[in-house]
Amino acid sequence: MPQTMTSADLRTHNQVRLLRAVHDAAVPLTRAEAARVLGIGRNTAAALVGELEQARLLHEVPAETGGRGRPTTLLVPHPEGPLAFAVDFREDTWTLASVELGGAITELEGGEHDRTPHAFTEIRAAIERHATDRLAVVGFATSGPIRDGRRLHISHLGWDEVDLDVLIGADWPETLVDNDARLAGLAEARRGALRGTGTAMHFHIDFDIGGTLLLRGDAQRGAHGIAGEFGHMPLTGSALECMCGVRGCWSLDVGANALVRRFGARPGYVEGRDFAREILRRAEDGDPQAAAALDANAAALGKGLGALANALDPEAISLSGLGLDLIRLRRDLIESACAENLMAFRRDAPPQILPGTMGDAGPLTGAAEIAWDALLTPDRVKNRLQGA
Amino acid sequence: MPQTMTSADLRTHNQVRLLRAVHDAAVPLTRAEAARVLGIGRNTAAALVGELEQARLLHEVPAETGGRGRPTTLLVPHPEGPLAFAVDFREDTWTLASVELGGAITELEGGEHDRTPHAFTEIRAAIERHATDRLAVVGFATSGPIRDGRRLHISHLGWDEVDLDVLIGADWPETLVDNDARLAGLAEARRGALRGTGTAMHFHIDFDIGGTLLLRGDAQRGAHGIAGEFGHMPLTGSALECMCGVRGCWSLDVGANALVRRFGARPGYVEGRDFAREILRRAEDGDPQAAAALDANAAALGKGLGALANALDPEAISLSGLGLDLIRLRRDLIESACAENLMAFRRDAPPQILPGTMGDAGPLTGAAEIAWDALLTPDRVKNRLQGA
DNA sequence: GAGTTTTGTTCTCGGTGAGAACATAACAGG
DNA sequence: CCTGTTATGTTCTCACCGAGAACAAAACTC
Repeated sequence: MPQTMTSADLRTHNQVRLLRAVHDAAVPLTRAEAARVLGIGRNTAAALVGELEQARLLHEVPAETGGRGRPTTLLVPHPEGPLAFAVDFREDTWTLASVELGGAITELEGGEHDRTPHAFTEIRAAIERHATDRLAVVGFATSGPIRDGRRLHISHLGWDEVDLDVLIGADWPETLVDNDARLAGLAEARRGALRGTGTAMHFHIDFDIGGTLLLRGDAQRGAHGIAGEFGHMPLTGSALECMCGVRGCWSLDVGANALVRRFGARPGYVEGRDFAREILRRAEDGDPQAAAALDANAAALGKGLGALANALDPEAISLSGLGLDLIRLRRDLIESACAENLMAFRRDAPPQILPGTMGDAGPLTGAAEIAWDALLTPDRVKNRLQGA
Repeated sequence: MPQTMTSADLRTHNQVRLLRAVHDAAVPLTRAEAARVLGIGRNTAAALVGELEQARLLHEVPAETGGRGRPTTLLVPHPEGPLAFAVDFREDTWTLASVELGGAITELEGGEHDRTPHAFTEIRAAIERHATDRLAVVGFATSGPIRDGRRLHISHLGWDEVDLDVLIGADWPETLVDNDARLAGLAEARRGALRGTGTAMHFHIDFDIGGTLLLRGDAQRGAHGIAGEFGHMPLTGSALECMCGVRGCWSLDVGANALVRRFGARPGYVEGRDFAREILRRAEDGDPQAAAALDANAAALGKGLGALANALDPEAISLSGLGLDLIRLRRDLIESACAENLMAFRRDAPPQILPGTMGDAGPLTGAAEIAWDALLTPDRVKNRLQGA
């Protein structure tokens, strides 16, 4: 049975709600606003905030006075409060950032890596360089799925079920790992195009398609943490065999590989990605062969989205990576292909197809979110309050 | 912001947890067990139960003494407590039942109907006949999707977006409606094969395939309440056009229609269903043509399940309707087709494919669950406590 | 029949948020 | 410049809640 509730837990519960409101707010909240939002009295709000200030979780600064009424204070992250670090580990680069309550990101360091697990040692060293006693949790975005929270698979790097318990050993700070596509979706749901949605989906289109189902702002992980491989459903009737071991995957018709294959080139790493960008450029310039490849790509994307909408009924779908280009260049085609594959009775309310607004920062932002999710729990907050 | 919490709400919160524990328990709980399960003291449990007894929500009866220790009491539904009615509205029959806290079902009445919306009037009359002041909420299972909680679409009956606000007017008791496939899945998750799962799926296979994604025992509804049309994803590469208006739906290869089509017959209502059963019988008797049709059906089922498992990573998948027969007759074929379409790296942990255990009672049981979900909310319970 | 075990009951206590009353600091208008 | 208005902060009382300890009660065991 979850969530035991004693009258003391109540305080913590409301303090977590308060911190969550501050963290999620688009603009800083005043203390009075926070009280209204939470539905608590001004007196209670004062007490809650007071304790949180003691615990160095919140800081009050005078709010510039806007209209009538006694001036109030703005609730901001405490200057000595806990920080989350976020890591975006890509196929050949990494980025380390520090993120405070509310989501403000400060990039700390980044670099290239040698595409071996040694990269984790480098990152660990970078974390060490920047860590202070304020560092509380690290969120880590990888470019491959993680099974059972432990086995990392990055096919483009040839990493086959690498053991994360080895790469991220006991000497690391507490670290939460998830894959980039899911975290990018989480970022859109929390701070981007999908903000406020109940049921939504996000897809990151690169060599293939990864994504996530987002319910009430939470990314779904599945039983083994490897939900989201939508690109490996046979949604477009391809007859090709996929690297994943299945025939006919959606990803064979959408993404960089699909664009490149159209030109008879063998889909490869890096060059493949650059070539795909080149094809998009040529299509923009009117090259008919490139345009045809782009059309096919967009149509296959829309077709798959329609199929998924039938099954999961999202109110909105956001895209990142090549998806941004596809929306920019072929929105109509995507939408018409989507509509064509929607069950007829739902065509008058198709899912919105939105460009993601997080840009390249999606995985990093999502990593920060899971780190802060871990900090904004009753247990953590209670411990921190007692420690003060 | 949800769930305001005052110290008075705390009492209600814990009482709801207590009622939920009683409702969800497989066997009746004693008061002492309930205290342990909820993590509260015996004194608190006594107080909570006492008030709930006053409110006629729980009743205490002496527990037969099992071992040492002072005898305790069993927590059972109050004999004058609220009841949920559950309706299973099928294509040509309906069933009305009464369901008490804990889920015990008493069938009240049933009958055939004329396949027009007039059926709702009949059902309304039956509810009227059996209603007492104990009736609190009606849960209603339909055989078609409901859009935006209001527009009911049952293609086999030719009902095209019938307005539920008209069929279930203000003179009805509070009524919650959802479709049968989703409710059958909910029933499996709460009281059947999927009990205790975190991520699971259920599919009901009849003429086509409807289903639901179940997360922590809750069925997902989507943005417009029409999630679950997994049968209308192009998972098996069919080239046929589907009644839904899309080409290539999974349902064209799995279910009664698919079986019948194999024999050159035109998929129709009733006869089609009977014919499908006949084909299964013949396949069991060794008819090679029937066996081939069954094989194709099972393989297509497995293929789709594999694709969905890639995307959603369920730990278990339960089936009802024809799915039960398919598991019984061709489990190996389903599982091998599923494995073949699982990404290679996840083949060592395929989703369990389970026969649903609710039998025909799935939709009715699920309807009872949504009705009781509505009753076991803080607001309801608080009102009831204050009323007493 | 005495000891053990489990649960029920009673009482006190610290903690929690609500609510009312009052204080305070800005602005607006004459 | 002064007064009234408005929104917020502050203080105090109060009802309520669950924890915990101490004790009572009812079964079983040996």
